[in-house]
Amino acid sequence: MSRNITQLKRALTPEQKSDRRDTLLVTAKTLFMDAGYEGFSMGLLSKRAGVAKGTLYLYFGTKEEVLLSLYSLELERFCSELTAGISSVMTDAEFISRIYETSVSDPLFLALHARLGTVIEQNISVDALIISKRAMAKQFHAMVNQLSGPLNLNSEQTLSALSGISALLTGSFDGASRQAFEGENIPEDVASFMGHFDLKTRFEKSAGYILQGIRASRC
Amino acid sequence: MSRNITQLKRALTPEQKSDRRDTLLVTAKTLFMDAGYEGFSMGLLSKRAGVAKGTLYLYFGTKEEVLLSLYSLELERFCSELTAGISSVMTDAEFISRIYETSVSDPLFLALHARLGTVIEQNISVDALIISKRAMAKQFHAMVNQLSGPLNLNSEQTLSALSGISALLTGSFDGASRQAFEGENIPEDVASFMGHFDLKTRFEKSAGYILQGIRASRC
DNA sequence: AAATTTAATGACTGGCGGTCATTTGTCAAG
DNA sequence: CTTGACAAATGACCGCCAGTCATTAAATTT
Repeated sequence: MSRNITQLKRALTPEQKSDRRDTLLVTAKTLFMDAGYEGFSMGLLSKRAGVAKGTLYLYFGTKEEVLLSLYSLELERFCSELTAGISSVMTDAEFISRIYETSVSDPLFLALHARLGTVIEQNISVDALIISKRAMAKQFHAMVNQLSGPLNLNSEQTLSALSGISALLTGSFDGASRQAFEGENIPEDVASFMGHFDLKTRFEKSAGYILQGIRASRC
Repeated sequence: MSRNITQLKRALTPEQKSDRRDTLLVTAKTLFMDAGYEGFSMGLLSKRAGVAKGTLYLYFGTKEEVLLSLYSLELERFCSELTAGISSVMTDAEFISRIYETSVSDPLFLALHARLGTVIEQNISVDALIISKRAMAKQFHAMVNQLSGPLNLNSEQTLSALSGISALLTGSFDGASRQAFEGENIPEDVASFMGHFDLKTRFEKSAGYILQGIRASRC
């Protein structure tokens, strides 16, 4: 008879394997929080999870597949947090502020989102990519369904808005991701220039214009 | 007396060192074109340039400093190509199309631009970062000066537009950078979803809204 | 010609992602 | 209860990487 995974030293059934994969992802998240993207390694993950390095590769094809799976979870979290308890109507400003707050409320989300295409997906098998894209599509459609009403836009417009805003998030985070130097003395001219690349203001400003533009093209 | 660098086996004067650094960057560009971002390594660069690996580190602090220097050159190229021969007035659509064409006309630009903050600048000394940011500021101000007239926007508006558009470029490129699988058979639903993340359409659409929004906030 | 300076070298290190022959936990058959 | 089959788990191992530094030698100065 099949016992609980925690009592076994091996995962045998598909359910047990799935459970083990999930717990590996939970550990991976704690590692990512402590070490950041650059400090995340399979060696550290295997130590922290208490398994051999080879074991990780039974559950994930590459390191990036771990991170992509982490991103899928983050996107789910983002989607449900974004759509939880929204009222039936919503101003653009409310919506954008909500997107921003939901994005930054878990530090993993933007760190992964901003590296999705250029880094993470560069080392992913086609099969894993298809699974991931399908999961993303599901989340996007869920958001479209839940948001198009409150935003008073049709589905196509809502998807277009989300697409633009998603790109903007990536770009705004990228510009702000080399955080400025605790205590380092930055010359005034450089500091002033870098001030134009603050995540929140840069994102919210352009996001507002995008929504406004989509709204104007309604007719 | 100081001779030409090509006749010497060593760079002694500051000018000779600067020349050698420049030729290393030229070689680095050819390597990047052949190998791409992921395939770019200091070992390959040293081989192709005909110098020892240690020599590279006399001219660049890290691999990312090579790439950041490459990006600076690309940004210069972008800036001058973007502003070369523009007429005194310009529609938003013309401007945006010009930005797009100038971006894609050299394959290095977007590949580096989209990884600038999240990857490249993560392994750069503060000193090198300050130099780079100052160079970027110079290019941005040059673009603002040359474009605000033709766009009929004030300086602040133009800078704001460039900032938003820059973020949008990063995000749009990221979403399209896992190019789709020569010959791989992608399921219809996934292919259709990924169709929403085409670089050109995604960029131009939102960029248009941003300009439009900035124009509307003129008064 | 000798001494000085310092650019250039490349063997070396530690750590990485990823592999695979071997070990061993688990279950089912006799 | 024993035996055999299966496959999950292991960790030593591989090749590659970024980056270092004691040593070498090219150029200039004395």
